[in-house]
Amino acid sequence: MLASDRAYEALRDDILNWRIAPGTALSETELAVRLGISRTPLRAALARLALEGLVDTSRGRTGVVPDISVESIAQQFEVREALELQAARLAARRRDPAVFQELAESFAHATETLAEGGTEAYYAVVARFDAAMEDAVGNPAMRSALESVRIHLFRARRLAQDNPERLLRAAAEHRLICEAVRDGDGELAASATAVHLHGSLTTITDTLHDRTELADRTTHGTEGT
Amino acid sequence: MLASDRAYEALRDDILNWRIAPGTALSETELAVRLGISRTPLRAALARLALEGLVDTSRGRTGVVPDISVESIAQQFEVREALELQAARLAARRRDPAVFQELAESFAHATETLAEGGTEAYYAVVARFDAAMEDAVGNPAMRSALESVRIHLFRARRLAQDNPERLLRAAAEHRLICEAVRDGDGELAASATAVHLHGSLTTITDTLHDRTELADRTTHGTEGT
DNA sequence: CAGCATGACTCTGTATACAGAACCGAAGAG
DNA sequence: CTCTTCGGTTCTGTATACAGAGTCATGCTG
Repeated sequence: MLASDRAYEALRDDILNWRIAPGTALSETELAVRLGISRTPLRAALARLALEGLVDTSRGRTGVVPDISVESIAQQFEVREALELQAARLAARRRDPAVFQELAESFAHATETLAEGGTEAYYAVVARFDAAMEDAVGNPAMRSALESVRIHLFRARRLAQDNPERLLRAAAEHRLICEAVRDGDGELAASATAVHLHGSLTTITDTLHDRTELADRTTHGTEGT
Repeated sequence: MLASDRAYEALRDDILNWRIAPGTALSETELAVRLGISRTPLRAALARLALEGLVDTSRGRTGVVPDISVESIAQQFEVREALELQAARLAARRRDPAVFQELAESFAHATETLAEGGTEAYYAVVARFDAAMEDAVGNPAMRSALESVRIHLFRARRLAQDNPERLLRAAAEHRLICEAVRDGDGELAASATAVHLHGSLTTITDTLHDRTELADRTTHGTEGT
């Protein structure tokens, strides 16, 4: 594999999993030494991340990892809603019913999945769902647009401690989407997707509010205790 | 300005205006010599174009300018429809009425604009419209998503010889969108946008069909005449 | 004459060297 | 004590050199 690709994946993984704190300056020389490559392929990786929005180069020449705000997440969701609803409508038109029948059953067994494999196992089913939707739509442009917005979302999801209750509700929402797509009911699929996204955004927003308050307390409030 | 940025803009301009034929291999060394820079900043420019989809690196290491097909345009429009309809709804919610009132009047005078300034003057108004929509939405993520899909579209539009009748109809469609946004009627704005996109896609598709037939004739059909 | 192998050439991917600019710290003036 | 300025340091942006892989042509063999 190319050194630039390895650097890209390594950095992307670090950013998505919050191993690099927001605001951290991404020094090219330092990162190149750390990853054991020269600056040339590393620059390519940084440029790619910057174009995807995972590195902010707007202020100053040196890139920094952007922070996540309630506002930025809400904006991402406005884009995501547009794309996912359209994808749901198109998928309902072009789907293979058997695929979404199987997925609907998987989501119906979410309780067991969570009990046996935990949140990871559940998210694996969600990943299969996302892939099935993209396949059903069969539109490379739509796929890359969805992946672009999902990258940012993945970062926010890593932050949100999904409680089992929320995940079970999300599973029920996903199940309904699958059934609607299976039946070719595009409008229901779109509506169910809107419902799901609303719940998802609410969960993330609540988590971010908690996180912001916590950060404010540790920053300013210590002298008050 | 940075050499890599100049290279990016120069190449982008060449690709968008069909000065580089689809399928042309983009040799790094050759382009670097032509633009008077070294390969390092040129590679950055090529990588950026590849990520935006203006250069295809999928088959082979060396990038080529992708061709435009009816299918690829239809796929781009599926994404564009999702984004523009959402943008229209959001813009109607957050707009400054005066801005869209002024734009509606500009589109009402499209006949004079076309007579005096030609298609260029008309497209300048459309550019103002696009910018006003993005400003009204006030969502950087939506803006970049829209710009991404509009880049591809710009290339197709360069191909379509817009006849005055189509442009006048498009102006009427734009005018309705502006009035709906001005009045805060998101659903009407979305519907009017859908109508406009349908007309736009139809025009481009027809042009592409003509172009394909022409290419087929010049390639295979000469022995028949 | 056709198919294959071999060799040269070109191209990409990577490393390194260098120049210019920005930033940080310290020292001096007000 | 604070502000400004100057020097050093570090960083990015660019150019160039080099190695490996792929490709094309040519010559040889069957």
